[in-house]
Amino acid sequence: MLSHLCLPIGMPATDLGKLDDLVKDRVRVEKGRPLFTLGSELDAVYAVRFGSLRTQLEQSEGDLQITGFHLPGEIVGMDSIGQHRHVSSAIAMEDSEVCVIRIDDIDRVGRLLPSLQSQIRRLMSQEISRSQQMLLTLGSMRSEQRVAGFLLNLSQRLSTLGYSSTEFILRMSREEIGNYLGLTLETVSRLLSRFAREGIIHIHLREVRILDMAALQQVFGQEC
Amino acid sequence: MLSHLCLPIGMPATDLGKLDDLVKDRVRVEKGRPLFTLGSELDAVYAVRFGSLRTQLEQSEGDLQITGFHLPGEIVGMDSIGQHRHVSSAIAMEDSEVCVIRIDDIDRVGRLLPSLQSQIRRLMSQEISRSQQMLLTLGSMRSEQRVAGFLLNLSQRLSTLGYSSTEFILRMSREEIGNYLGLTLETVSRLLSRFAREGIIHIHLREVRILDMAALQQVFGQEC
DNA sequence: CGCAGGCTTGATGTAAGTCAAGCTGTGTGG
DNA sequence: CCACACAGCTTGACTTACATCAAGCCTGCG
Repeated sequence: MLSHLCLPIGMPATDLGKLDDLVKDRVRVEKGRPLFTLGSELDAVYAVRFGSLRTQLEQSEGDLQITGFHLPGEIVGMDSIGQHRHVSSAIAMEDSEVCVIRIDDIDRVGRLLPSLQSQIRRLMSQEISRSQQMLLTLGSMRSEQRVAGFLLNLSQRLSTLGYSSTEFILRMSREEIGNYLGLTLETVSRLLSRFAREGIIHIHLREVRILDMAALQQVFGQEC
Repeated sequence: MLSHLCLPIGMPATDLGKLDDLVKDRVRVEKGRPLFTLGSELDAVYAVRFGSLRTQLEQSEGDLQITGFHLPGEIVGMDSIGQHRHVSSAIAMEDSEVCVIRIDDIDRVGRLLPSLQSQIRRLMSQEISRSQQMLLTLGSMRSEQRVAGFLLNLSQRLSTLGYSSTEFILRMSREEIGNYLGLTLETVSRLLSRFAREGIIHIHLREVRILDMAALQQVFGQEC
């Protein structure tokens, strides 16, 4: 595993060494505590080393939208670069550790290592693409497609990290899933129960086992 | 206006001169024609010089999500940097012209002008933030809030470009607006009619006049 | 053991979608 | 120059997917 290097997945090995320069500090965040909050000052982005976080936008008066769940190897905070203050909050869903990547250091190291700049661009571009994929989900998919897509996406990312793609623990509550997917917690619960009744998955609280990946993909991809 | 320079709004004037290096080509795109399409090869992003474009994701079989409407001074194509191929399509909504900004040139000029790199990061970060704001819209706002927010957003951007913030022409159809906002064209039409009936706006086909900006903001911001 | 928070399940309500008809403005060919 | 056609828009009647409200049930923890 590369995770000891605190690096985003997919960075070419040739550049790995120099990147250690970027990571000076690590920070631990306890379950439920924020890594940063809306409006706080910003000078860094963070690579998740272990654990998991959620990021969320906060609108006036309790209106809240979860914009992502972040697993090890993923970068948090790229929506606020170039602002003076964070435009979102990040909260640990379990005890976690992140590597601090200071913006100033990106510039400094980037001068010596031009390919770093393009790597950063690539990661930011992926984040744009990821959000836009979510727009498609929220804008034009039905509830069952959203939940199926959510499970498939988690499965795929966990498998990239070396975990099982068919058996895992949800780190987030039904309410958090619902908020992320633009649904209520009841709808999420009902759909998970239905998938289980149909033999597509097995679910007990936060333990998930995918029994029929193809069926799940079919639910996700189905027209109408 | 800065638009002759083909530059994104908000770039500090000190760097403007060097940036001309970045822009070698301009391309015209006729109304309805694509600037690029899903899967086509990529080596550049584009700054809109005049006209307007929409960007869209295309899922299997006619399932399509419009992810943005782009006015002069805005950058199109940042979701695909670092991929070899475009992950979305961009289509002109009227006869338009864009400036071509080659990725290679960003690297080349960026080496001489380090602040360019951070400017690019800032623009990409804004794009992430913009998409995530849309997630909040699609995930947790009601139809009337979405439409009100859409009008306010357009108004604000047009005013930044030096146009009237209260009187403008929609470049997109009801269907395109609906797709973008996760609504049907009928719902969009009904809400525009309702806002007109309530004296908040005047609308006739694609001509919009905002009569009561405060009321529109109230609809947008209202709790529940 | 008992409580609290998270989850499930059912009954009912409603916002927005679907289907359908008619209208309006624009462009085209006789 | 008129009329006809067509695409885009509006409006109404009806349907439906998901939300809301409300019980009751686990299960992990103090």
